[in-house]
Amino acid sequence: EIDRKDIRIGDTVLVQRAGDVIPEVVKVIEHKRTGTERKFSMPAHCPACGSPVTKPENEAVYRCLNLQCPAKIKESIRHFASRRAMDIEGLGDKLIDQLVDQGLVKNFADIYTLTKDQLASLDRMADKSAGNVLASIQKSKKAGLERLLYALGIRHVGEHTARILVQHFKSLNKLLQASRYDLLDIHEIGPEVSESIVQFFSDEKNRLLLQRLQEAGVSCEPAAPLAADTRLSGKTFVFTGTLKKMTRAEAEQLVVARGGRASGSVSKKTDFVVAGDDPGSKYEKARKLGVTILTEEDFLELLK
DNA sequence: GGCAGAATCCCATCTCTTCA
DNA sequence: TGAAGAGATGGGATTCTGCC
Repeated sequence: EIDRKDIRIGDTVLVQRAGDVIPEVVKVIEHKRTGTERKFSMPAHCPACGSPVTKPENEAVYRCLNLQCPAKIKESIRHFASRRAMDIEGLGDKLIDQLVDQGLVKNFADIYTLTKDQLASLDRMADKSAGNVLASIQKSKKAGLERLLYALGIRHVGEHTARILVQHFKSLNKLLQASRYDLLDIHEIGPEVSESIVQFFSDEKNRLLLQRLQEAGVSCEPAAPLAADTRLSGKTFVFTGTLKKMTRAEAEQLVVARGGRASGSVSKKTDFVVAGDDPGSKYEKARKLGVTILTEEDFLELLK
């Protein structure tokens, strides 16, 4: 995009809101150039740890390969604690920065060894906040295997794939023993994903990490009885707009708990689009494709 | 090889909670 | 009580996978 629009460091650019939120650079205002603007080139070394960065052929993203890179450790913990993963409320950016910078947390398992005194000694933290964070950490132990798998940050394993893996293997131990071929047998898992999963679990450090999490009391069992309610089995839902009685995440959970599937994008295979207030482009796409559109009330009625 | 679909990333702005 | 941090929000763009 930078090359295509010839955007240089120091340029003045025209920005517009694409969709509702996203700032999009439309073009460079060339007559504002002074001649001091510089071309951007991708750094050859990681700005956080100085290790060389690499970009595999056929991939788009440059990566730092240093496993001990502090920036990578922080990001992995951010992901681990995020709402859709282990949902550790109160463990946000600033707190993670402090925990990693002070050496209190070097990996996910260290989160579960934190004490109230350690937390309360940090900036903008006191007894109340430290207690809240600790309670949230305790609560996260019951998040269940699906969320844990997603939280680990295995490449190509998002929420959907984590769910598929749990439905297929039913336990962490069985997944740990799975071969590349076992994984390839599963619908929606291809060579890239299976390779990534096998690589992650064959790494001794990762196995040790999982062992420490288990010792800390983190549940490695599926969160809910699997497929107890299958009324929405085979049905795909997409949510758009703002719902009144629940968040979209909660609505998606209701679908999944009934054996259905919640997706982010509308396609011909979508069965229902549930439209809240101010629905976006997904609503229009659903209309064009002839997908059934439900109001929030219709959706709640359907759940009954 | 091409296409469809899924997953992920992007970030301004607001509200709420808690600290100092 | 002001300041600061966390969390919630949401659709387009991009990337990547899986399937035909």
